[in-house]
Amino acid sequence: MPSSTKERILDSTAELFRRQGYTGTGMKQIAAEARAPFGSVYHFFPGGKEELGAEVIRTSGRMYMQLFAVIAGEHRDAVQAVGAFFAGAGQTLRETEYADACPIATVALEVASTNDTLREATADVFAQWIAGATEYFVFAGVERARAREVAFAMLSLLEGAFIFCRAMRSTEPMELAGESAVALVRAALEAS
Amino acid sequence: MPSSTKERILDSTAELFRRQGYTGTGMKQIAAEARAPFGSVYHFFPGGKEELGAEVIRTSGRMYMQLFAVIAGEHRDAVQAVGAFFAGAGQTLRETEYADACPIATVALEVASTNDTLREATADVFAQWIAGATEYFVFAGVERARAREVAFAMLSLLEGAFIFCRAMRSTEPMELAGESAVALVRAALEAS
DNA sequence: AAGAAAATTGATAGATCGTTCTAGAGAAGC
DNA sequence: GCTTCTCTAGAACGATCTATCAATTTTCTT
Repeated sequence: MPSSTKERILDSTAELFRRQGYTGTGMKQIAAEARAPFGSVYHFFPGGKEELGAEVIRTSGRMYMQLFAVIAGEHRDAVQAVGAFFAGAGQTLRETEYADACPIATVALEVASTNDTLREATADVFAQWIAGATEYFVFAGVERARAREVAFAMLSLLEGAFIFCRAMRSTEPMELAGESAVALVRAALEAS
Repeated sequence: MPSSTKERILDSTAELFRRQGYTGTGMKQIAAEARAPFGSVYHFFPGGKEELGAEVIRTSGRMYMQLFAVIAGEHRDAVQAVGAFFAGAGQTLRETEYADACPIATVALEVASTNDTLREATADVFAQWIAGATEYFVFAGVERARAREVAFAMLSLLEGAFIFCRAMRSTEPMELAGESAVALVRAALEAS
């Protein structure tokens, strides 16, 4: 599996975006990190940094949704799945020195008021996450409107906890957010 | 009240950080926005961008905590106060075209893995927010450990909802997060 | 009023940014 | 063999970045 140059560029960019954000990451640094010739970056992404950024956002978003799907498939009920999802997020944070959190949150905040193309890319990803999580809770037996509320709550808790964990270098926020998320899911299931 | 040059620099920097983040904001732009001579920026902040950033983070953090205190003082019980806090956040987002959200979240994510001085500044601010909110819920009658959990949940919901609202250009995430926060506070109060 | 000290200022420096461009290497098709 | 296309490679460009510093203005002291 000799990972193609384009794949290496996408992977490296995704990692650099997570750690340094969009404006904090340079094209030269991307080429160096991916061990790719500088010219190749513009060969594969003629649209430059913006095109590369948009593709990284969308592919990262897809991968993260698959991660939730995998964890959901490993657990019988929604309460356990959500608990495991937060526990996994906390563990990943610890293992990566609080670098690997949400793949696109930093970029999303950076570009929200400065670059409409990239803002739309992040909005599309988020909309898909919400839709996917909503369907999951509907399938688990929660009424649709309530399921959407729980989906937003779960993902908001997750994103917010990422911010606190990375800043404070502690997984306590993620653990407590996980408990709150579990409580909300349980209440929603009992209401139906 | 002829707002001093230093104050204007701090205010303008805070606003630019909210909209563009730390790396996305230049010293030249700060001077221009504050209508301050460029040299004055380095006169008042000899430590350069890092010193200016640290001071902006700490003053913005203080101001945002005061905002919560004001809203808390305007409402009798905690449930109503939390509801009003989220409603106010949503209204501000709409009024500012989704620019004025958390004053330091963008910077916090940007610097978490790249600048330990600024990371510590954001961590200090967050710790004070959590401590303040915890005391508030304790005073409202929630058992201490539970109060800390609710404080983390409320602020995580808020921060996460900010991300979604800004990206999706909608206040729906904030409204739903507010409902979830209210539900969590109500449950905590009933448990005691 | 005069001179010293402090505060303020914008031009400038050196590095790095995203991007463009030309040139060459290697494989596939005719 | 020759052409064509994809990919590699890095030099060069103008703009912009953070930071410095000598010059100027303002304030204070005598």
